[in-house]
Amino acid sequence: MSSKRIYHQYCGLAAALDILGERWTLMIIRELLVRPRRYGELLNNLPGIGTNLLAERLKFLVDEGIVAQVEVDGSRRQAYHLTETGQDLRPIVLGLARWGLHHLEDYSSEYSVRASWGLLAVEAMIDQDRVSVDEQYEFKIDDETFHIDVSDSVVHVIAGPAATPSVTVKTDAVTFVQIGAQKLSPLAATVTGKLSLEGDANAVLRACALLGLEADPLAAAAG
Amino acid sequence: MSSKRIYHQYCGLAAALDILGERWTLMIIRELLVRPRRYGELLNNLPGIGTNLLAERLKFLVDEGIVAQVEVDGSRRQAYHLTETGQDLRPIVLGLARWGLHHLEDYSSEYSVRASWGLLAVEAMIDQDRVSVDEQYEFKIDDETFHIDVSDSVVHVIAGPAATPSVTVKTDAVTFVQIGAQKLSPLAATVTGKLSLEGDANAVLRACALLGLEADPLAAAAG
DNA sequence: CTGCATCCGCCTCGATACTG
DNA sequence: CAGTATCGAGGCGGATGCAG
Repeated sequence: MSSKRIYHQYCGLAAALDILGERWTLMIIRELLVRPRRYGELLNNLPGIGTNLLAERLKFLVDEGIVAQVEVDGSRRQAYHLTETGQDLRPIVLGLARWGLHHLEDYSSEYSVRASWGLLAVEAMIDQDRVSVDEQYEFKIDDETFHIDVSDSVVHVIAGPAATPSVTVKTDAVTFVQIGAQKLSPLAATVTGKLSLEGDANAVLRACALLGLEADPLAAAAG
Repeated sequence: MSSKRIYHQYCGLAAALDILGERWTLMIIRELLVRPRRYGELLNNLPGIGTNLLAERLKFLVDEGIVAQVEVDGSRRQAYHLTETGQDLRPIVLGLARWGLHHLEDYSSEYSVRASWGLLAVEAMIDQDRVSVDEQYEFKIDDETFHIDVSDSVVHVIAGPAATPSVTVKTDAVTFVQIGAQKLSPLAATVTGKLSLEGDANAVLRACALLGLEADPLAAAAG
């Protein structure tokens, strides 16, 4: 009956995978790391998942104390969000995403892409050891706007526009992920008109360095 | 046909899970993070895996460049070991193991345990920000011996005995994991004879602090 | 005996239909 | 919009077979 498939090993990794290891589970958590989501949003951002599976996974994650439901501002609509325990998974999911970026194949139309994944891609790419001056870099990826804030040598990725951005990056989601996966250089994307960079040239170089990208001088000059 | 179940998303996490997300895959990698393993060792340390699945997973991981086969010293016996790309997964697997340790249930006999998992548990528990003096702590868990080496404020976990250990810990695998999961305090394990601590009392306290354990004065006094 | 391959029953998964 | 119910397809687990 309720014989869920678990590993039966007294080991931290086995315990983690007993909770997170099934198909779609970490993808759901990825979605909730960006922001709280409604059921329909999750369905839309996870093409291929069965509606029953999504409901079952959410119920399980709520039982495990990783996800909770909240009322959305007065209406009776509900949304799912990560508890503190769930937020603890952020560095793990970002680590997996960074590792996986290097294994992405060339883009083809059979892939689906969402702009909001760019936010997590940026977080995954950031090299905390390469912080230089305090400033902000704004990203407009399709309809999503967010920014990197460097203050007192601490880096944060924050939803919404920046107050005083040194650089503003504008592109589409596919181009952005291709750059993150090193399939496309910022220079190549700029000259083909897929990417626009506005702001101080040196700030562009610092942003590239922070994200581990080729600090291409020509890409900066194009801004 | 060869329609492997993948996510079809242009995203780093999806790419990572397309490779690592299937059942048993990360458990195999955990085994290879401890040391290179022969096929039979893997079968023995992964109770419940089908022999066909293990063979299939290994073949896939070799194709992906994460695992490679090596000749074991002259004999024609082969062993599997992680490539550099595979070793890059160490912080991720350790992060999952650390997260999962907090979700372990009480031990029961239906769990299997292996002493070698203690080595990874130690690595997962280490808090790099709590390094104090340079010294070595030796662990003898069942038939496995390894040690933590702190040199110039850098921590390494190394197989085999320590040259000059400040502390020697001796216990069984179940007790060790229970302590790591905070189900059992070092003190309680010591007074019941499950754990023996030899060495300088203050070094024991430093070792506990490094591993994020209650620095229990009585446990140190019992050494 | 080790290192796999083959076969088969079962359970998870994915798609569609259906309900409040 | 937010799920629940149902059912075919395929991944998984265990037993068995077989070659070096």
